[in-house]
Amino acid sequence: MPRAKSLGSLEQQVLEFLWQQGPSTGEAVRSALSKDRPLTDSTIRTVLRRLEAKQYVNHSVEARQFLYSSVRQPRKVAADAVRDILKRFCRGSMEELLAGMVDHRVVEASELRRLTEKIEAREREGRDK
Amino acid sequence: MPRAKSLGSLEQQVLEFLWQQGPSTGEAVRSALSKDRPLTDSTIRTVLRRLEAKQYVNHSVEARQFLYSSVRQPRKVAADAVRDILKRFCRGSMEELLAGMVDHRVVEASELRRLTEKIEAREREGRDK
DNA sequence: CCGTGGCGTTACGATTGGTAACGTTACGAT
DNA sequence: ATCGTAACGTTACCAATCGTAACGCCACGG
Repeated sequence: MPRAKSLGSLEQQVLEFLWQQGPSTGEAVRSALSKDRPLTDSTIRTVLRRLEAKQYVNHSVEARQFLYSSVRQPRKVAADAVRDILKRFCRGSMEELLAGMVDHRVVEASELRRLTEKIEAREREGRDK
Repeated sequence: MPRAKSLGSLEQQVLEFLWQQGPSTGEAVRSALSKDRPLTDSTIRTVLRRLEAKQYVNHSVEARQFLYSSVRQPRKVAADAVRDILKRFCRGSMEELLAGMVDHRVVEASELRRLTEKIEAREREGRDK
């Protein structure tokens, strides 16, 4: 299980961009993120390489250019992060985690129930299709 | 809302100790964590001070010694962490998060449902006691 | 009055992340 | 064949964070 390396803020932004836009060249990423602050292509490419080293993205060569694509989808990253929280702060107890989420108003119990049912239904549907 | 500073591994261990043992002196923490590797009191006290700066613990003076206590309980820390994940990777959508957790086997849908019901029941109970 | 327990200050090395200059390479136009 | 240039890799620098700890100060008990 590849350790879930953490992300810096720029890395995060780049990843988000890839999630939203799909496979992109470094230049596409750069021009998009440069709306806020100026960023050189070098910077972006370094970040992309680091993301690749961390196994968040990979690249193919298209028309003599690198095309970067995210490897882990956001759901997967989120799920892994939750797993980590579970282990670190809840002694692995999902009940503990959910209870804490309700206690601290991350989500309401009723909402949690509604979503859970929805997901269960969808799962059933998918299985006996 | 006070930024949720991240924790290093030793900081984490110290915090866990305080959660398990309740208010403790630096020396108590040191001797406990020294089971694995040797740690000087200075090291532990630095970590405790940093945890205090990060608002994870506070201290009182008891019998001329500092007694450190965790301020945020694990549930709260976990809840805040989930909030962060939600924002970073799920565009704030709890449904997205739960779906990802099920997809990636962090928890089974049926289990999720069971726990949710348990929590809802407990909540009802607490309210109209 | 002084040693010592208990605390704060300061620091150092490793790692990480934002940022970017510079070097290299290979294709297309001249 | 030559050369500019687009696109990439290498290397680096700085700031922040964290594990680790030496050292120095101070107040109380003997």
